Amino acid sequence: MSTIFISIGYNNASMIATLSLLRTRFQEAVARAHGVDGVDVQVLPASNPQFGDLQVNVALQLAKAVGKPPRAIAEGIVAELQLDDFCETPTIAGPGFINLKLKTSYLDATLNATYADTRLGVAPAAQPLRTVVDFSGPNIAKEMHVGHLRSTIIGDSIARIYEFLGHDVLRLNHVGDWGTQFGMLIAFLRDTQPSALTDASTLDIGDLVGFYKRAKLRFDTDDEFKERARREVVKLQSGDPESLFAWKLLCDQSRVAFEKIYQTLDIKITERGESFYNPLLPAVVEDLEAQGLLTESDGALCVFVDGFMNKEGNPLPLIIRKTDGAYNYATTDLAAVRYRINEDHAKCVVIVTDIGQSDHFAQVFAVARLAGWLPDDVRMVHVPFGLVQGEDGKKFKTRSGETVKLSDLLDEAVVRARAHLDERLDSEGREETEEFKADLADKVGIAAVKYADLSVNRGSNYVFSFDKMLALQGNTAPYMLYAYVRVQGIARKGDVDFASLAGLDNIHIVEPSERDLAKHLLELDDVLARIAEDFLPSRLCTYLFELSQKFNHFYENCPVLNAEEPTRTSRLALADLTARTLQLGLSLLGISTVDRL
RNA sequence: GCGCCGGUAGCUCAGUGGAUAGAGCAUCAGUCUUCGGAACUGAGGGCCGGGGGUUCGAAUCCCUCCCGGCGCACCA
Repeated sequence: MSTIFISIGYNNASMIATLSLLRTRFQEAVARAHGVDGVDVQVLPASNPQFGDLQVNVALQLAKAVGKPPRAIAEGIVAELQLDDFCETPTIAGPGFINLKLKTSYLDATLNATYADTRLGVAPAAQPLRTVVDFSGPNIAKEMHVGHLRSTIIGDSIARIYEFLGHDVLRLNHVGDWGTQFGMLIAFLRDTQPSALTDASTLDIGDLVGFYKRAKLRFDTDDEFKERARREVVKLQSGDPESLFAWKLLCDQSRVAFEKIYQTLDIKITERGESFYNPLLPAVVEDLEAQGLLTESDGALCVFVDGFMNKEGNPLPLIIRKTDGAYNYATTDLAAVRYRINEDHAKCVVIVTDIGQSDHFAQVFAVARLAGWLPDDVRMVHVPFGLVQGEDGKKFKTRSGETVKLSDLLDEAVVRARAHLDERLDSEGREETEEFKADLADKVGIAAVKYADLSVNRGSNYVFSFDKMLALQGNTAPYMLYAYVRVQGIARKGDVDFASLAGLDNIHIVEPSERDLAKHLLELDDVLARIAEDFLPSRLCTYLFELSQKFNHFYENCPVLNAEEPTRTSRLALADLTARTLQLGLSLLGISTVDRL
């Protein structure tokens, strides 16, 4: 029992461990008191601080099975409970709730263990999983827009969280670098700049997006051109060297623009586009054929899976090979499923795309399962996010010209952050160097955009608004950065070196606002564990926002530098632990902290 | 028509079958001799889309209807 006070790795420095221990103790008590084994005991945070820290409702759940009034059941359980080592005496309230209050000594011990831990109490995964995170996925010769921001930011955050949890993560950029549009682009390149096909240095297509639009216009209005574009696709897919050369030119050109965005957003990702799977497509078809899963329908090779219907109510096929003999993205996605499992040895594959592709991936996964390519021990998940909508509630149209370019959005964010900063410095009469201001505006602007995107539940649709996305007050990145800066300000003002506080078991909780902050600090591992299950980084945003609120409450109510010892040192450590938690949490969202604002 | 998402405060959104449904923004009223005011405190504002059901208990689960978005055969 006493081991609970001793810091031994990750066994006790976390909320997960506390809850797990409580569940076990309750199960034992229920078994002793009422002879019921293996009850699933839900230990929940108290709905109101007046009820303590945690509540257990198992007595209400057992009423029918045991055949006694809930309060009597609760009394029986409490009489058998052994919680003296970390809880005050449990109380029974209302119809039969058992309310728990953690002992301050337990909170202190757990906090000090967390403070001494570079991982802040978050245990690395017992079984590291080889994990593929497929995100971002821009299209060659098209501009990245706000939809790509969602995939990029959400995917990056998921990858960061999995990496921190100790998993072996492969970040893949499934770039749209293959398909029918390349016939059009290559044909247009031949027409307008033939010299570039033999000498890449003569290439001049200005902005690639304009090039794409001119090619598309020609494609739509010139039948002869259209026919040549079709032939280019065939040549490209069959590996014609000149076509491949032209294709590579276009990809290289696009990559420059993508790289710039990734650098701005601090995204690390390995490009493995659709073209990568091209050589693997025939084998996909052959294997499906060998299993007798292919059906010819209107000249196309299809797989039919139960549960998928078209608008006439007829079975909806997954088209593996088109009537003209070409493959499509379903084939590519099946090849990707196989490759990631067989060659990358992934046990977990996370694909982050817009919600409009949910049916497609459900069908692809179903076919993969049917073909025996997707074993039960591999977790294959589509992580969808809501559509970006215009003010009218309709989907943003890529071709309509109304799309906000991602690069413009990021620029605008930095400009706004700078304007806000200048205004504030002016009102405070502060003088700062241009370097400081420019650097800060960059960081705050990008942080604001990322946070705005990550903080809403990814499933929700998303009405695009510069004002909302670039807001700097309320539940925004600057709010959390400010809480972090306040801690650093304390250190500067008091000339305190936080590193000197390490390993001294300094933290002793006294005030209610300290207690409230402390409990929240211990919940980090529980939050991350849940995100690892449901892939909702917005949970981490909520956690960090609440942490900042609780810290500000503490800051308002508890003087730090002016407090007497040992309270002063205890509060310094608590503030530092808050800052470290904010820093870690924000880093998992891809946001870096600053020491001054 | 079928399928998938969604409907919670004026707006944007949280909410794990539990006690009195919460934040932010906006509005109004306060807090500056105290560690940095991008802060803090308080107020108003809700038939949780409607109706049934399951349950000791439902915003949460089931059924049904209404509204919105998206998808539904060779684009990705």
